[in-house]
Amino acid sequence: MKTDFIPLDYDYFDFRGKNYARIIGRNSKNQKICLIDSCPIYLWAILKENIAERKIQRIVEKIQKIQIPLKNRITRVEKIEIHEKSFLGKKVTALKIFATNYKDLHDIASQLKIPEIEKRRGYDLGFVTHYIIEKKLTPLNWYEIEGEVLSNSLEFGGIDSALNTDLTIFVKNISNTPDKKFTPCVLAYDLETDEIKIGEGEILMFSLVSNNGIKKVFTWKKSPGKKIQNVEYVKDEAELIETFVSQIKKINPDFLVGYFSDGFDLPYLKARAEKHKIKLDIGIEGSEPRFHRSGLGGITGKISGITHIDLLKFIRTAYSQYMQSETLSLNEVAKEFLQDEKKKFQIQHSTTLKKEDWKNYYEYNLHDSVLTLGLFEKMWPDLVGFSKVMQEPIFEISRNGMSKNVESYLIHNLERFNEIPEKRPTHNEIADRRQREKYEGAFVFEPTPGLYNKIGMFDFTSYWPSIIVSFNLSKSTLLEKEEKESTKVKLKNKEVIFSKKPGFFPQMLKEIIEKRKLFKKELKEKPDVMKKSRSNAYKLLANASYGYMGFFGARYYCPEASAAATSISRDFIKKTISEIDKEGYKTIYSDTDSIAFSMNNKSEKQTLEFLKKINSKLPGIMELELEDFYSRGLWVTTRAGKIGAKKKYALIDKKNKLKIRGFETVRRDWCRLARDVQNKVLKEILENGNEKKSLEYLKEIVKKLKSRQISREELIIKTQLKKSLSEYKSISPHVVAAQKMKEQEIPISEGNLVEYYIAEIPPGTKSKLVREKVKLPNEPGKYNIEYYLERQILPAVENIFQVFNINTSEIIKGKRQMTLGEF
DNA sequence: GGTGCATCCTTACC
DNA sequence: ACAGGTAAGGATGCACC
Repeated sequence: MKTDFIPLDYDYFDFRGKNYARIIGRNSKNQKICLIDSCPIYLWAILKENIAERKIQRIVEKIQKIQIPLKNRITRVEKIEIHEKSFLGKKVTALKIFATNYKDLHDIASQLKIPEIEKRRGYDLGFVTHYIIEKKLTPLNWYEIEGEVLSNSLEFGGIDSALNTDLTIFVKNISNTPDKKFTPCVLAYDLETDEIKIGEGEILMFSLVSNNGIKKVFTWKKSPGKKIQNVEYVKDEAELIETFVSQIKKINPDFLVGYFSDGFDLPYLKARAEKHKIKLDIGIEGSEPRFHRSGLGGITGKISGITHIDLLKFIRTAYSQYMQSETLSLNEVAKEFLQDEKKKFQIQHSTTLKKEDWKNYYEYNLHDSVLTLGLFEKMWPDLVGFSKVMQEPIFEISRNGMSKNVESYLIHNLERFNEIPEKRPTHNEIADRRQREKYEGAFVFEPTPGLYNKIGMFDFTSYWPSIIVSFNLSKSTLLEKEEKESTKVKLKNKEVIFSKKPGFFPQMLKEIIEKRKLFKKELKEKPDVMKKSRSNAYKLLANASYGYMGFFGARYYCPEASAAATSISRDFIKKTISEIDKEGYKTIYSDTDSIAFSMNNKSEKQTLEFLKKINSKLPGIMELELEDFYSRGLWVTTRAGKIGAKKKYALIDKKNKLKIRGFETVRRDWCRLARDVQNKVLKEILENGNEKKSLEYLKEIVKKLKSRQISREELIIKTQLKKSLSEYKSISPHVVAAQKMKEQEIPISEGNLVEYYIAEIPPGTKSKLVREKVKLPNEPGKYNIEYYLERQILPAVENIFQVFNINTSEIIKGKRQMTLGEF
């Protein structure tokens, strides 16, 4: 039979010693389909140079005989082909050695220790990646599938009758078809429990919200009174878990989506199901979720046939750097992307809940799933986009970090360059790489503090990638010695040389840049938060390719290329700065790829002409563009003294929109009051061009603070606990706060934000340390006026007023009457 | 017991 | 361990007087 098909999720199984791919997807009639397919399994043995043909034949014969006895079968080499390939840009002769089972490739590779074999490659990609490369059945694209429908067939051990699908097809042929619209069936879920530690407490309720009309809470905790809409009751926790299983089976979604569900919801469900001896058999063939460790102490939960997505992970890698939110809590993220928030409800242990609270609890639970679904729908275009670009299933790309994504992109595009894939570094190699000395990074210009009028700002588009592409920097283009037209780059204590002949890495990077350009254009035409994030996600991917080469875990690790890129970046930015100054502008500041300069009475038109002139001289795809024109900008000194602070400035554009970088205002570890005061001061100064109004405002705030009119909420300091308490060498205030939380049995762990305030201590107590004055928000106490004046407000505004030669310290500390009269 | 520099630590910028 | 380096700045740690 024939059907169209869009692949969503990939897995594989063994049958009689052979591997089969199992691909779950849909057709345009919205049937859920499982494909069963096989593909050639092989690895590469790269031969040393200049080996005689007869010798090669003898090697082939020798390898052909390899047999390895395994537990219940014997694996052997099926056939061998000789190919002319490319490895790291060099022409090589390589043996393509075919085997029965992907898992055997490692064993076969270890049997290939023959002197004529230089390298063994291509056995560490993972079956799914290998399959996608071989069969070119890439995720989220449409295909025409021809094959045999398995219907109560005995093939593959009767697999089809066990599968919860509409069709199971044994593939005969795959062909491409044009793209069609596709809307997956998406189900968001959320659990409410009495404990947050997995295995402790009980599941009180769960909510399910789908994109096809399901919107329900299931609970065994009855609230007395009349029936509540959307809420269904069951007998007890066991029946609740059974209901979860039956609902998932019935709805049979393509995507089951949670928020932090890898770390909480799914493992919690599993633990409670085990407790009740209930099978959590929601997988397509009746399997239970499988959990894998995924570095950073993280866990991933995989459900076969249903793509389980933990949105938090995708947000972290794809958007977080760009977002305004200071934490990635569902509440803040929903506010930013959906302009919606969690329902207000104070979570407490179910035994202390009052009758009337339950209704709110249900609504709270339901709304979490509503938000999760909403976020998924917003992110869907990017999940698809990433999946198509990286050619890996959504399950992986939603969890992988940027380096893995860069690598996936490379691996899946090697064939176009006839390249054999490089292997992953070994543990020893990783250890060595981590020992490496840091290479010198980008250039940062030391600004002269002051308030400037009329500012222009240029920046290089995709600076790192454009350098890598334009100068052809990569592992495969790194040369031992000079050749015709090669590029020589001077580093600190050595010289590195790169070939002129385009390498596969720079060429692929060029394609990402083009994609990003397109998104940026769309964003400019009609801006919204999501488009902004999308454009940024591709920028991150492009930028990560630079970081990727310097990353110790990379297959195509090449610190020489990274170091060359930064060296070239420093040359170009410095050269551009001097050209800008020579033209009659005055550079105020520059960081890595951007330059802010005083317009010095030149017009915007003139400036754009000048920009064109610079661009005409830039090599390759390098490009300088106008970031914006600003009406005013402020740079301050460092806290310590006279020099201008880097990475700290505030700009205002012609529409009075602020752009603040580095100041305490944008740092989440400063109290709200200090941040707001600084923000207001900056705003007034940039809007008015002088400090008069903001000085009055400051005095008012100081007065309020001194007379204890400031609410505690505004004085809370939030700091992230980055490691476990015992690992801290230095006991800082936030560590003390975390210790207090432990004592009070408030849950706190690595990664959480710790909140505290600085309180007065009993008079007479001698103490210089801030940590001795730490109190948790729930602890009664008076805020420490001196601390907040001298260590929060003063440092936040001192350098700003310094620009106008005003000594804020005097105003704040009380010598003020002598200088300013009133107050 | 105070001073001042080194170190730890978090967060930001690009 | 899960992209890189550069930088500010608070608080503690500790040698030293």
